[in-house]
Amino acid sequence: MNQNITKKTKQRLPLYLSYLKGIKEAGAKYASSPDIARALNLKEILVRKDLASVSSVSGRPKKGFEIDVLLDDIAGIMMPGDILEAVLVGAGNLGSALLKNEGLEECGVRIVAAFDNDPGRVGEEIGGRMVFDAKRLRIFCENLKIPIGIITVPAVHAPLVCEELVNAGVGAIWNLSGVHLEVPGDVVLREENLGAYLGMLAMEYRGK
Amino acid sequence: MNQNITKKTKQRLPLYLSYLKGIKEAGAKYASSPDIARALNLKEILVRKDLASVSSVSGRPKKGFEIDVLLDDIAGIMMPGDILEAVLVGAGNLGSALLKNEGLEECGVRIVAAFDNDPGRVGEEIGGRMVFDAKRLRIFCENLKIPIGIITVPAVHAPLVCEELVNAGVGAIWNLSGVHLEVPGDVVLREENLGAYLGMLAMEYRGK
DNA sequence: TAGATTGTTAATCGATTAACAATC
DNA sequence: TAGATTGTTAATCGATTAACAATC
Repeated sequence: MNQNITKKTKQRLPLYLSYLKGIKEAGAKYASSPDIARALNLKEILVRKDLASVSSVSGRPKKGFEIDVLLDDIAGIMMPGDILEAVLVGAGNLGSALLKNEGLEECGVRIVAAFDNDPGRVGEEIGGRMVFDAKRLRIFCENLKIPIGIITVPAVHAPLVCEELVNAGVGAIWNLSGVHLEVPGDVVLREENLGAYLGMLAMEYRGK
Repeated sequence: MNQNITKKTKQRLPLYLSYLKGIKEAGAKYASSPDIARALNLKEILVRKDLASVSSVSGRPKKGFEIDVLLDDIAGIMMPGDILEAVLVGAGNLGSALLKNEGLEECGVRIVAAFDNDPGRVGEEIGGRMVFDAKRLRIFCENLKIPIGIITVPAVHAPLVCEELVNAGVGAIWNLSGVHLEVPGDVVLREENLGAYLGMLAMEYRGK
């Protein structure tokens, strides 16, 4: 049934994943579209469509989908095989939160080292990863051919860090500094502006 | 020009706001759709449409929109006067990062207090806000009629905190715990799954 | 003027929803 | 069988993109 999984469907995958894991732990074997829809506040037909595009196996009328298979299919789409290595720059509160967040690895990325320019932080271990002097960032990335850089430094420092990462050959950058960065066309950039996200929630609330 | 501002447009407003404030500080007077689009990674025509529906004044061909006017218009739509008050639950690394992030207030939301169940944190002051005992969360929200709750506790505790917030009458919840939450239909919920976002970046990188 | 940017109308695209026959 | 749930095809809806004349 697989094929053309839309972006929106992909975005709902984590929802399905966490729900399915939950009810599996509770002992369930099958999940039907109406069940899932009810639990997740989605329309039944939407879930049906999503599952049809995601599942490798047809659902069974009257019962629904086998949870184990569905979980495998979803996980397979969310992370294809190998894990990508990443460095994190900026071991402050936000950086530390990510280093300690075990959920990240489930998505196919592993942070292998952190960097900071604060001597007080260098040498520390956070979430099992060492914090190195930011001066060594470039050499480190070059030598280990790190593909992903995560920027959690304060806004003022972000552009410089970004440049450093690009020069070190990193191919994808996740920018959480809240400031907009520019990168060469061949570098993938994803920016999260947490303030803006909170603002969006507020807008939605006000619109009700 | 103002009329039907679509939901999606409204959701992008915080993006525009933060960008415009940034370049205003840098001394800019006008902003054009192509400029904004480039900086925010949006299509130029999309921005043009958004601004046309948002701006009270026509843009000037060749120059663009006067930033001050645009900021006023956007702010006017985003916050009809008041700032929404929020409580933050979970004063760990992620929570602390938000409390210290001054960018949040620009989006029409003010965090007025933090809560935590760790006695070591209770009584501390982070980013100018007090950390209260989580036991007092409900009373606090009820008394002050707090409209927004921010969840930055570990995944395991999130559902309970969510329930508590809903019971306390909070109308909108920003969930950064990484676990999916369920709320009554009249409560607005926005969930950021940072792991999933990083995963999306990885997917995009892999696809290149 | 020439060129960049605007606003508007129409076309396209993608996602959601509806309808319905097929299946266990 | 009767009823619930499936997969698929078509209709609807909303948002984005394209095209282009108007403007400074």
